[in-house]
Amino acid sequence: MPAAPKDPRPCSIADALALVGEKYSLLVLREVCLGNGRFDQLVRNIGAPRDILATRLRRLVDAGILTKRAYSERPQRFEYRPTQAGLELEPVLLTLMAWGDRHLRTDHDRPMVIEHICGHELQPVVTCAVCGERARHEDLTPHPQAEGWTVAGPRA
Amino acid sequence: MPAAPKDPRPCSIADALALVGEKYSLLVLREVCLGNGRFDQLVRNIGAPRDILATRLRRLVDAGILTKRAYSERPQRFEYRPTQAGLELEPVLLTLMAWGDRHLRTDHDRPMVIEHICGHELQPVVTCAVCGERARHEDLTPHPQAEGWTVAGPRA
DNA sequence: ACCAGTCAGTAGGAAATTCCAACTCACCAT
DNA sequence: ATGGTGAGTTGGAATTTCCTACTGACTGGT
Repeated sequence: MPAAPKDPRPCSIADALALVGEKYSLLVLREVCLGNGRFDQLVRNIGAPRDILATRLRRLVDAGILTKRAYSERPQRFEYRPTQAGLELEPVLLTLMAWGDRHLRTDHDRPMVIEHICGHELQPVVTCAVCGERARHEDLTPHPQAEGWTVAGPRA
Repeated sequence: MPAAPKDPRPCSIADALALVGEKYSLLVLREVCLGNGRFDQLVRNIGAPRDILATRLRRLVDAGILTKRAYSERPQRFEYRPTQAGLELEPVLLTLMAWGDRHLRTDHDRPMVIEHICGHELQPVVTCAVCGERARHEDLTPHPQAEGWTVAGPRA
């Protein structure tokens, strides 16, 4: 990283992506959220090159998104697990999965279905925690707090 | 892309990321959702190299996530806008932003606050569309539908 | 003791991407 | 005629990825 004359506006989306937006990182999170946290499992399930995966894992651990735990001393063996911060990225994965299911598959065979505790298949939607209503594009008004932002009106 | 002996499991998250997971793509979406869809605006606001941005835009248009519209013939000038599919990625951005706000800023100055139509600041949470309850990790049970999946129990 | 196998990586070099500054082309304004 | 803007393209240097093979620590079988 040769200095950063970049990223002209402060943005939590950009900051988040700087951490977890690299190739494979979110797939690592998918796996660890499913409980598949061992190195070779990750290699197999994600299909990432081993060296790249090793780099990603280091970064995610450093960022406090994953922890590395030994599940066996003696043959030293490790397992990566999500921290609280890592678990809180699960909603991103759920939303992304729902989008992929809707837009990337014409047929109706989703590769994975998630059951909610309510007994039904989970259909993830993003809502406002205050009022409980869905967060529709047309119901949102962005208010930039920092310098460097210009926001054109929505203009349907 | 030299063939794909990769991606050992079918997954809508992986598929979605193959489309919008490349560097800058989601930031492009952030901008077009805000109404800032012109090339030089995108360059400035995102801080992406112009050639890379041009490549990303082509891909996103091809994928049906963006459209390219002329807002002026005669000096031919274009504007990129989200399609319906593109707009439906906004929840991903909202969720990611909320995560970044929570975990990447110790101070409490969010670079941008979004107001919901209910009158309060939007606090995006992912809920189950069926029962309306939050989708907590411990309330979810994954059911793989396709080959190639092994899911270890959650093991808190 | 010996051989095979697993896990968690590291090493080295080829291949693909990204980054950057400069350039084009079309048009408008002075 | 000169300068400026918008929307890119071009060429080469710098950075990342990808791939195959290798190591090292250990276990399990015979």
